[in-house]
Amino acid sequence: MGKRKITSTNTVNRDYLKNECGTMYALTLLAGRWKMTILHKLSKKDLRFTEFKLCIPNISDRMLSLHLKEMEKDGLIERKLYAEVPPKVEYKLTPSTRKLISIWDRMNVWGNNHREIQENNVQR
Amino acid sequence: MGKRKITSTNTVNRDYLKNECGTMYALTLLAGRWKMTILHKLSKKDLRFTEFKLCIPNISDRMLSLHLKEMEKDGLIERKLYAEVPPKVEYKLTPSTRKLISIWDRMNVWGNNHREIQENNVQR
DNA sequence: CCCATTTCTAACAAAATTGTGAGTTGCTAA
DNA sequence: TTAGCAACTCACAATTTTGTTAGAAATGGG
Repeated sequence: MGKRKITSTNTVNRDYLKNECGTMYALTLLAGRWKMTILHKLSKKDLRFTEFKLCIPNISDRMLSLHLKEMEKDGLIERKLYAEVPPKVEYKLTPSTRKLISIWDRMNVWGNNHREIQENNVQR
Repeated sequence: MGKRKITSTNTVNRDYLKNECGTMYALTLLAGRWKMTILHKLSKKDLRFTEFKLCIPNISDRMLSLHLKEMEKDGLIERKLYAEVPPKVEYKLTPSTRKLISIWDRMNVWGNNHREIQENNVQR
């Protein structure tokens, strides 16, 4: 997400839903093409900007940068800058975000299961 | 989502991610402004088209219709048409979707917790 | 015949997200 | 002095999602 027009019906609706309940709030933070992937990679290991680009082949500089910035603002990840040249920046999960992982495990099981059901239905 | 240009980088990336893991697949199905709300309402009670419009005040006919159609295709809900005039249609969750609800409970707890952390940070 | 009801659809417009390609900064090693 | 690296940023374009307004179809009641 870039800039939003805060008076648009679209944004008004989004904000309304975001405040409705915790689930919607969470999903709002996680929406964004590469955010889940970024978090997934970070759950294995802290990563630098260029490392992300290597392990997420199709992501562009711009999207990576945008997403990282938003996720930092949203308290999902932390940014650590080392005083080196050339610059070194490392990203890591926040403690709160680590707690999401066990939930994802269940979501993963559900997703794979549902996908199988869907594929069987389509074949008929 | 309406029609997609299947050759666009955007769609190629999306499809790639959708096949990556169950979590991403699940989130792809649930993305869409009102989908979670629709499912949440259905978790309480089966609903007709006009009933949705009453309990989700800001939703437009078009978005409701689009979402319902996609969710049916995705196996998230079922559509039951009664042979009456004027027409009567009832929507309900599929058994698979019901299993999501306990996961949402945890997501809800996480979301509310995370929101609190965030609000405290902003106040500093 | 005219109207009301219910479940949508169609055409169009606005806004948001995602992608592309090039450029920036600051230092250091050759 | 030129090149190179790491981590971005910028302007612009393409694509996708969301919203608005006006209907359509089928049928029973008055």
